[in-house]
Formats: sequence, structure tokens, C-alpha cells
Amino acid sequence: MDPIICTVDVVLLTLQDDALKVALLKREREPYQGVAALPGGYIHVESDADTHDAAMRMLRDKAGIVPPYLEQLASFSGPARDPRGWSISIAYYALVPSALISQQHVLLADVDSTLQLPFDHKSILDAAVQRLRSKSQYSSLPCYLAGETFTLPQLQKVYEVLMGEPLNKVSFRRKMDEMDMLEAIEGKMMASGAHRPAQVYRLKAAYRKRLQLLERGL
Amino acid sequence: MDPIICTVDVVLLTLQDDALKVALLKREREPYQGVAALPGGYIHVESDADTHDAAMRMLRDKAGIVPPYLEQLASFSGPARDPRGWSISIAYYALVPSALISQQHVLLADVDSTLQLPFDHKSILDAAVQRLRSKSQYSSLPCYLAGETFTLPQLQKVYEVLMGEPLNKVSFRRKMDEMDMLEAIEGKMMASGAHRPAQVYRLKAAYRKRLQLLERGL
DNA sequence: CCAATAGTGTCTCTGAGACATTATCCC
DNA sequence: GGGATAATGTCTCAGAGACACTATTGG
Repeated sequence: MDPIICTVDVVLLTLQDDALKVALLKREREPYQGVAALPGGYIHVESDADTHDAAMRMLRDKAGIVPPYLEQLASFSGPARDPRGWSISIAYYALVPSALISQQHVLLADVDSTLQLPFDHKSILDAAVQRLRSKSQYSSLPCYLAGETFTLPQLQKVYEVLMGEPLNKVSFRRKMDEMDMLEAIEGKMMASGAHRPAQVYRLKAAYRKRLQLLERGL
Repeated sequence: MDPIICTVDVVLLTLQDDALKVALLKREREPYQGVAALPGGYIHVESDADTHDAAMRMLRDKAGIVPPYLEQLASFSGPARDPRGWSISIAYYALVPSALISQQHVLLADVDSTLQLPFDHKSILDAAVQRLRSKSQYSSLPCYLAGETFTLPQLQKVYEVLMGEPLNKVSFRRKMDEMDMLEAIEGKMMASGAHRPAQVYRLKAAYRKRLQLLERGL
């Protein structure tokens, strides 16, 4: 029985200029050497505790990033997706604030542009974006794109970019309040022009490693 | 590099006696020969088009079932989950009306009982049940457990078993109406005692292979 | 006619959005 | 003070649940 090629690929997503971007790396080896692709590679049986661990390793080694959020997306398989033979890729997606990304290492591309990617990486990317947008509707997932501290108007903008539509300010604040996962940083305000500064918030410690779900969507 | 053991496992779920059950098979080979486990096996590189195809093959060959619904759940990996070595299992879950299951072939166990299962099959089962219950809140997924035709009271009961709580009859019917995916079978009623018989419905053709999602949960 | 369940009409209350008002900054 | 955005109060309308009532069967 031919061995199956087992790899892990990571869709690293961030927000830049009010748009959702994916981090791509030029491939160091064949196949598709030099082509921009999702960070990925072989599983290391000797050192990886599981595929999640392998995904963390790839982000650390190839992009220098320890993501605040990393979740398994799905696996992609078949004889044709990799020219080397029958393969399985366990795909993950990671969310990071853009401040964590050094653009020396990676290339950021708009997820909605008509990207050409090798293998079935376009399908993987599309699945990741769909998952993120879907979960954004009823969870605190977008907070991982917003950085450690943020104002409510900034967070609302993050949600709006992900959902692709403007949100009602009063309702948005009611929902954030209902989720009860943010804490105001006493006395810390953020000014951005000739107007009232906004209160700065952060995730409560209990929610920094865990999603908060909403009953009825955002 | 040691090859990675690649398998597919399927969580086959059905309703019986108003309870959610999982289909188990006695394992034919080592490891855990003779122990009840999730249907599963090696991927066949020569004949399987992908892991979904492999899952279908296992249900067909081992349980004689062609499921109306089969979805990838997640993959499970690591050095310890299989005594043979570092392994990956791509897990799927399938929904079938209990009428399709011949109990000669399989064993049905209550998913909420404290089952002992080999490998990490208990984790896989738990993940499948959680996914099913979660999706039941806002989709037509439970219809695949109800059989080809059913009455609204029957379908409501299916939803109630999955959600673990009684539902409001008026709201439930409003939602089913709003989803617009059922069609009454003209003149066909189902009587079940000394009372008014219920209208029999089926899924509209367009929804037999595709889920219908709700904006605001059921 | 009675018991039992199917199916529907309608009231109420919660909650989301729209709108308006106040607060607080820089110029 | 004026302009801009932050933050909050409040009105309205839609939708979900509660309740009640009608419909239709077997006994």
C-alpha cells in the first residue's frame, strides 16, 4: 500500500486597512517552488504531539508567530490535490492582530481577490473565510483579530468588516454587554481626532483562551 | 520518516425509542479485536477518491447502509490514540432513519450512556453528538433522522430529543413554514390512535441533499 | 359524547433597530 | 462655540412563546 502524504496547512488571517487578509509564503521547495502558498508542511512524527501542535510549529518556524487563536478547519484529501500522490492535508486557521505579523516574512493578500494558489489552497482558504464569517455572527471570535486592547468602535468595525455590513451601534453594544466578556481599562481612553475619546477595553482573562457564544446571533 | 497510519472512522447516528443512538461494530481484527467500536478502517489509496468516499465505502461494506447525510466532523491525531503508532483518523458523522439499520449487523448504544470505546472513539462520538445538537438548533439537519415521510408532531419530537427540551408547537410550525422546505403529501394522513390524524410531509426535492439554515435559531 | 391529539388564531412580552440626545474631545 | 465622534436613553415594530380554541379521529 502506497503511503499517504500527510501535511498540515494553515490559513493565517488578519485585518489590515479594514480588509481581511491571508498570509502567504513563497514555497521553498518543489512542488510549486517559489509560488506563494499557505504555510504548511509535513507532520513530524518524532516531535509533533498532534496536528494542532504541527500547525503551531509551522506558524512559529515559518512566520515567527504564536497565534492567539488556532482552530482545526477540516481535512482535504484525494489523489489529485498534490502532484506527489494521494495526500491528506489537515487544515487549520489562525487569527492574529496585524501588529503580530512582520511583513518581511509573509505576503498579505486580500481574501476576496481572485487569488491563484497552488494545490487546493484556494478551496482551503475559502472554507476558512466562510467558517470565520459564520462564527463571527454569534461569537466573540473577531476579538482575536482586534489585538489585546481596543475601543468599542474599533471592535464594531472589526465585526462589520467580517460580516460585510454595517451594524447598529446600540444593538452591538447591548450584545457586547450581554456577553459580559469585556472589561474597561479604568481611565484609559483612546483619542483619534477632534472629538470625544473612546474607552479602551480588553477581554476578561477568562475569555482570552475561550470563545463566548451568543444565543441569538449578533 | 515513519509512515502515518491514516484511517477513517464514522459516527453513525440514529433515533430509536426517542433517544439518540450510535451504531457500533465488533472489530474484526487487532487491535481491540472483538471490541465494539465505531465503524472505520484504512483509506484505500487505489480505490477511494477521497476520505468522504472512504467513509461511504465503510458504511456500505460494514453496515450495509447508504446514508442520506454524511459530513466530515474533524480529524484526530497523535502518537498515543492507536497502539500501532502515530495515527490520523478523519472522522465523519452520518445520520440515518432507524428503519435503514439492520440490527443484525450493528449494535445500537445510547450516546448519553457511559460507553467504553477503544482508541479515542469516545471523544469522536462526543464531538459528533455535540456537532449534531448544535446544528439542530438552526438547521434542517434533524430531518435526516426522521425518514422519508413524517408528520409535523413526529418531526417536532425529533427536534425535541436532539435539543433535550420541549418546543413550543406554534413557534416550531412557524419555523418549519418559514424554512419552506416541506411539502404536504396531498390526502395522506397518519392516524395513531383515537384522535385526529396528522398530515404527512416530506422534504421538497431541493432540500433532500442540502441543509436549510435559519437566521435566528429554531 | 368523551378523550386525545392535530392544527390554528391571537395576545403579550422580549428584544433588535431607529432615532434622538447628551458627553467630551480638538480646533 | 463648532464640529466630530463616543456613549446612552427611548420609541417602535417584529418575532417568539403562551394560551385558547377549533378540528377530527376512535371508542
